[in-house]
Amino acid sequence: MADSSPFYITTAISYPNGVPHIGHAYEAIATDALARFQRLDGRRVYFLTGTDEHGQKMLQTARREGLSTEALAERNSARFKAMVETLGCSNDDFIRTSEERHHRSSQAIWQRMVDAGDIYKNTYAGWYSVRDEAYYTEDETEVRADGIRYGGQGTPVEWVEEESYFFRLSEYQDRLMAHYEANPDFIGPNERRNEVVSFVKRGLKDLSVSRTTFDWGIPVPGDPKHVMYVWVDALTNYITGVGFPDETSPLWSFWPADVHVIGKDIVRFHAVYWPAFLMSAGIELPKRVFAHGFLFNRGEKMSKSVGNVIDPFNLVEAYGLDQVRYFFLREVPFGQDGNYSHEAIVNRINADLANDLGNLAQRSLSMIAKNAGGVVPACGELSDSDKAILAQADGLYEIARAAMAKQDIHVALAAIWTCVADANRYFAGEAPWGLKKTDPARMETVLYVTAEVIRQIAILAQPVMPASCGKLLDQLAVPADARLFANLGPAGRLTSGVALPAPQGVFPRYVDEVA
RNA sequence: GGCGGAGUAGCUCAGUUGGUUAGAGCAGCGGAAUCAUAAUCCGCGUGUCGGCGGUUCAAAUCCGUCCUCCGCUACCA
Repeated sequence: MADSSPFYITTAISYPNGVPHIGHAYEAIATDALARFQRLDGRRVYFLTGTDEHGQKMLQTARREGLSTEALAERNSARFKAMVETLGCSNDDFIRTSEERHHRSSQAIWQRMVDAGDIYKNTYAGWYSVRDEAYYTEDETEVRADGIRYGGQGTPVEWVEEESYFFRLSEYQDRLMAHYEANPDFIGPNERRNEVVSFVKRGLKDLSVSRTTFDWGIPVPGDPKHVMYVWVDALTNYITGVGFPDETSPLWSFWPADVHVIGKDIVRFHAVYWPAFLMSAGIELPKRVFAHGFLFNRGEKMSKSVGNVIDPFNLVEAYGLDQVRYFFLREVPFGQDGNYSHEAIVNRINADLANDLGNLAQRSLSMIAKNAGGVVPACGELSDSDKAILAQADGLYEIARAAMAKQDIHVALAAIWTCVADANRYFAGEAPWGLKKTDPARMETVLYVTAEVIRQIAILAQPVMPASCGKLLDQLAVPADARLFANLGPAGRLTSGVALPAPQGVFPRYVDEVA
């Protein structure tokens, strides 16, 4: 039953031509929760995140700021790394595409694609959008009233005519389709899969994969006038991170990745180009690509001009790390777009964390402290209601596990919080405070059962709220080595008589400062 | 234009092999209780299940059509 096989999970690497925003934070938090879950479940986990530092946009931003590209990359990458740390992410590595190891890896995969006969040189002429890092055909563009030509995404394009290497993407249409067919879970959620399939079905054109107009990138092997198209280089980070091209590296056992967590805007790169590159290079394909949605501030897309850009550092500062992590993962169905607002965050913090879970812990633990000698209470014979709530808690693991395997983080949390609510109902129904005088043994049993349910909830919620759940488990005197999922269920029941520390609130209410 | 998703209580959403009075959470109102972070528990919803039409003994759930929103994609110019 215990599965200790490797589990490799990645975020997309962030493009550091600006500072981190809530979207980056969201992806990092969600991926971290998925990684932690598997770790607690006994898997050997490798979790990679990082920054994607090449490309023309970086060059332009650097010029505008009067910095070298290296200096800009250095400065901003550090911000992303700091964000990941601030968010409590458990990533095993933080990769930067400007690193030497990554240059080596990218050149190696390039060479493999050359050897496979999938790279050829030609002249490219077309409309190029720097902002989108994409070419458009003439009819995909339009000249607007301002006299500027815009591409399909509404960004300015310029005419580019250059020698370029091409990747024979057109040769991969059938193999990609066959792969989607044979691996229905390759792309999630389903809507995204449909989009990719219908895109590929329409036919694929060869992809321009090098540039000669600037040099901030990875040189093409044997033709250093060219640097690789930034996406070739960026996608390759996923294998660089586990040792490629050294396939004897111990890390290489993590490949293929179990899941690439990405935003829905870059599905095509991950679900079409990336697998095609890998097929060409003779490397196994990742098992799954999962695209999350976008976050909106009160229903509005964040933008600098609207002035509603939220800094992840400020968010953590204002509400607390675990609170922020819980909010985003519980409030937004993972894979769909979501909304956030001060009111929504406060509501979740107070309703779910302070009132439901925090108070459940506090009310039961303080009764234990005052009426059960401050040790794990004795557990007498179990009543039907005791058995029911214990069974519910014991069943949580399978539910959460099934949900997390599909990245349905919100489903796992919903199940756990249903149990929290039922535990409160159980506690109120059994009214241990009333048993204090009439039947102290029964009171102890009720307190024991409640504490045991909290133990399991705290263990299961660790991936989302590592620090807070750790504190909760401290309060239950659960040893550090007994906090794995293997300790869930009857096997790990609390031991009566174990001394408990004085109860202390773990989830404070959030109270607005009175204006 | 094509394809896909969505449109269900004030808010966020669940709910399709069609079948008892359409559900949950949050918010709101009333009550109970007092172990607890004024937290908890119980009770309270006359919702055209986007509109119209159809199939059926029976439709939120199937079919047709229309409207709105979102995504992917194409084309015209």
